[in-house]
Amino acid sequence: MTLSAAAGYELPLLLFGGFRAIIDELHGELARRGHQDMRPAHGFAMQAIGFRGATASEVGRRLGISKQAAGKTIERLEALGYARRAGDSADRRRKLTRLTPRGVEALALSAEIFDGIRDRWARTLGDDRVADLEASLRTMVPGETFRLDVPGWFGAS
Amino acid sequence: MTLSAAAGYELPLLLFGGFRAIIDELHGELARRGHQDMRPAHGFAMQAIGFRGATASEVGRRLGISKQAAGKTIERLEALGYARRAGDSADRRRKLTRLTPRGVEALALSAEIFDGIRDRWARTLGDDRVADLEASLRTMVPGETFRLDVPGWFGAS
DNA sequence: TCGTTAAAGACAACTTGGTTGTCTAAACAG
DNA sequence: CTGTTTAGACAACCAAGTTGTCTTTAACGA
Repeated sequence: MTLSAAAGYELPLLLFGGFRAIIDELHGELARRGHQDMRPAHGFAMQAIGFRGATASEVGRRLGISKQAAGKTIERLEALGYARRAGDSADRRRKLTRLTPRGVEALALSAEIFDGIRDRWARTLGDDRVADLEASLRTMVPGETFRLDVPGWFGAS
Repeated sequence: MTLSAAAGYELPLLLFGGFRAIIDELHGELARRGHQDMRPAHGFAMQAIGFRGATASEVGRRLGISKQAAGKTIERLEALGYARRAGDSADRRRKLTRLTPRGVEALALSAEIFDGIRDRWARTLGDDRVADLEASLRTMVPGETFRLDVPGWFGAS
């Protein structure tokens, strides 16, 4: 059709490659700083919990997964020491999940590492090209909420 | 630290958002054109099989997953009518997996749709900005092979 | 040539992390 | 007070990875 410089299939590969490179670098650094057991999904789930805490249903809605799946992930986070559940006295159906100090630390550390990675990209590419890349993607990417249903989305039938 | 315009955590979110938007558009279009049952993972696996065919072990190596996992995916592809396995007379251990005509069609259609999506990005952003985006990512993304271990990579402990 | 090594595929058991469906308890609105 | 909605839990199921073991077959070296 169009005489494009690049084959169309390269673009998604490059986008995913960039994502994966950043996330891998993040988790390499997290592991080096005492968070060996954190997985990519955990960071996103903790982000959804936030510093103010959330219920499993809220987390599920924020991440685009069922409340059951969110509950499982929270269970996992609890087992790893990143979150803790406690009853809500005002609404006795709810169980508010809060980040533990370790969870808060991991989240803060992640933000710091992400900034560092972006700095490195800016040093290599130039700050304007990174900003341009971000601007282009902001134009083309519709939603802004991150969906955690990656495994199911990618592979499920 | 640095007075960057964007928070560092946005960059991976935007990259993944772009990837997901493209893949979702691809599969929406594939579904509209008779490939309702194809999942993102299937396309990558079929790409790994290629037009000349491959064994499960080869597919596993190309996708960075175990031969057992590759075998499972091939089984799935076979059940969906996209691939077919046949013995190899020269090496009786091997079982060469080949794409069926339907599989070849899906792969060709995917390439066409990817080109169309890139064209649309180029119309919106300008061809130079898309090319720049690709160039930036080519600089920053290390490997070139696509790893299919997305579910495990993302979520496994 | 023979015996060891390596490779391909199959099978089983397990783990993660999704899904849907069902159930109970609690809140809330009429 | 009653009916609806919501939170959470539990169970069954599925997809797709993993490791480990096994058989068959090929390749290769002494």
